[in-house]
Amino acid sequence: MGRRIRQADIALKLGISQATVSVVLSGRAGRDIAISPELRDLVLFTARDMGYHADPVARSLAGGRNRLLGVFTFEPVFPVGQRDFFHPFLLGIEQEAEAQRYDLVLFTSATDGAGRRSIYGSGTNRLRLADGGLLLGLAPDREELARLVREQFPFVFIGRRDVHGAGLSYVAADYVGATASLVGELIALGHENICLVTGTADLEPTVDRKTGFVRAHDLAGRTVRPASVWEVEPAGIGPAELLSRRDQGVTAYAVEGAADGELVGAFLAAAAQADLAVPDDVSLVVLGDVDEDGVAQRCTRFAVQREEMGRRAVRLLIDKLEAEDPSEVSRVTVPCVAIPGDTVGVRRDPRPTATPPRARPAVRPPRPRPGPTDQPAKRPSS
Amino acid sequence: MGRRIRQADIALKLGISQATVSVVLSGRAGRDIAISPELRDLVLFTARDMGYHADPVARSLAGGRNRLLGVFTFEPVFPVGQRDFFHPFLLGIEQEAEAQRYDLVLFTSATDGAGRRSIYGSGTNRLRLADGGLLLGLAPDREELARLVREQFPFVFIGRRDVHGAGLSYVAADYVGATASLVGELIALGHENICLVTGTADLEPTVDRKTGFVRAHDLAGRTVRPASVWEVEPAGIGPAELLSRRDQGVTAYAVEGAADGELVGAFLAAAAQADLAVPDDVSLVVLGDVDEDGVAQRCTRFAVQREEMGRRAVRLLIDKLEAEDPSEVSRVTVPCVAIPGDTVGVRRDPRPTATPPRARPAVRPPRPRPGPTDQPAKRPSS
DNA sequence: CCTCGCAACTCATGCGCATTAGTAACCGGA
DNA sequence: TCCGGTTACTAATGCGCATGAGTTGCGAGG
Repeated sequence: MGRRIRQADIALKLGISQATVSVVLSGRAGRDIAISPELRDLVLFTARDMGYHADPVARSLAGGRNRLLGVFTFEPVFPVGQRDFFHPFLLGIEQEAEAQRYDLVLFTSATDGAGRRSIYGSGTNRLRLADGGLLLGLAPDREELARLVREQFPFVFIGRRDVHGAGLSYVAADYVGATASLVGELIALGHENICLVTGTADLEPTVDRKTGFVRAHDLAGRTVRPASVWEVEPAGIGPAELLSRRDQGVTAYAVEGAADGELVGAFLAAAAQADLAVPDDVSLVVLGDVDEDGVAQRCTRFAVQREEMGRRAVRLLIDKLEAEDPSEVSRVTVPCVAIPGDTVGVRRDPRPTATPPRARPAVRPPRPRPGPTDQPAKRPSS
Repeated sequence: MGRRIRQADIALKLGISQATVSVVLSGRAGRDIAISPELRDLVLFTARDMGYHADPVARSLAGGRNRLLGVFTFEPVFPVGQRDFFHPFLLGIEQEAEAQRYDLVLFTSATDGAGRRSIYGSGTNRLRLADGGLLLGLAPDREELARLVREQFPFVFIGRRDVHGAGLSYVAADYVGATASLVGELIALGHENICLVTGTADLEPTVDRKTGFVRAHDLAGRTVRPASVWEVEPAGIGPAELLSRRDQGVTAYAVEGAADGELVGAFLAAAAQADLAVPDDVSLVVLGDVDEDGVAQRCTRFAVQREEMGRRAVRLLIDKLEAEDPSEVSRVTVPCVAIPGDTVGVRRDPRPTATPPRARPAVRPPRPRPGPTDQPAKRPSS
């Protein structure tokens, strides 16, 4: 009594071999391997009768599948706290997993010292407990990703991430296309001198925005001057900088947006201080997502379809698991959706510096937030 | 190329046996089994050098440990919506797990048809992927729990749950003591006819409140009349019922409280309609927890220390894992904390029915909620 | 009557690790 | 010289399952 029941127990009871039990229980009976329907049913019945439940560990080790997808986040999400940036991804993942009748396994790890989470942290790759993995989070150790690929572990990264020399499968938002589209709109409205404001990190999302920025100009037969790209920390955006750019002819800005809208907040604050009205004096498009109650509510912008990305990632992973060659690289790009706002207008030449300030209300940061300098570290944009 | 590295690979490279590698890597070298320090260091170095990482699956199958605790919730937690009832438990669990340098694995399962989640749902007990399990949630299939016990899987349930014939380990809130204490307060204030209002379900938390109610009376040398226990659905609490009880001499109520305060809300609404002021006409204690912005803000009540319970559960489980006999039953009771309110007063005899309504403000439900009839299904009280 | 072919199963092996019962080598004491 | 006792390591086995290569029995075709 007390021990759990194995296939061997069933086999013994029926006087057949463990292999037969395995074949029947894994549903290969009749199709792949011939088993008489009577025996098949008998085994099935006996298994149920004896209360058999497969051991997922043994199944994994023997190369079988458990219909289990591992989810690993490089950012803290466990236990899934308040709705944060990653929450919609998880929602989408769960939806699709449930639809596909896969179960999920969410991993936590004690952050390894400096608050970073690592897959291999504790000496073992726990992801292997699942059939495949879904990874997300901002700045994972790329070496870990590369190693996962090398070890042929089937996984999909959510968010574009290129790892040198490793064919990484991912689901990414189309930042390039969305940026090109918004910037194209500005160009169509007559803006000739547009400034791209991005963070200073060299992550893919930022690179993508630059690429889209250039593409929009290419399409319009323009060229981008180096001065048009402003890589800056939020604290570096002040009224003086904006006025100086105004004097150099800048009539529109495309500002990188992330979950917290740091850059956007800083920009709006600076514009208000410089008494530059949006969109009358400068037009503004925000390249990316914004928190629901965030700073850039009224901005013309685009949103990342996070739930959809989660769903697509699950499908991609399952396809991979069911493919002959799970090491094949697969990538999906999910379009962003445009969100209309009221921060874009036709180009209007700058007023001379001397003109007295008008009272026409500009878009301002909703609440007087703490200065940009107080802001915490960067937030993800996927 | 590309294959992951096994102990055998290290052994081969060093010209030693896999067993030696295993012994060294599991830290038994020198202590349990003699290995020369030089070889030990060499193995350690080579393992790191070759990028060895243990396979948790193989380790489990061979009976080893992975420092992994499984968490399974019978209610939907993944992804957790807004901060819900179970969130604090998870927080506590995570804290303690991190402190003990254990990792967590959170399982989701596609709800099996009727929205119920089940451990054995998908034909395999996925919990086995971890070294042990923490289970929580309202109304699990008791048979599943019993089976887990039978199969000697080490786990701890959070919340008291007795399963017939199975020695279940759990961490529970002391509903009995907390109830006895609050009701004892009422008695001390002169109340002689106190009514216990509970839900109709026969779950342990409800039973515990009844027990505590009786105990308080015992301690005071009183006996509880059957009429003093009112098992009722929220919809069944109306002004007429309260007035009738008032006429029978009831001067105080002890109402079972759960996360959503359904019963409490219904009671307060009915009291307001019946023009019974709290605490002037009737005293009220709430037996249990209340949502932060819930209905019973000002009520005299007690709270369950959910985070603490989570922490204790982790410790209990780890103890169990490290014990010789993991099948030993272990139980912990965590006291509740009293929360003062303004709904309790000394006994005052009821006014005659004919007295005109006064304007003295009673405690009322903060917002005019939808009638109790519209409320969704019951919510957990652990 | 002797194959051939197919249906119905079984044998044997391995997944990567932990563990128990060894064995071989060496050393000191009598 | 022989022996008991260490020290340092290895052989072998099993965990529970999946899987590919058999093996057996039997009816049909030549």
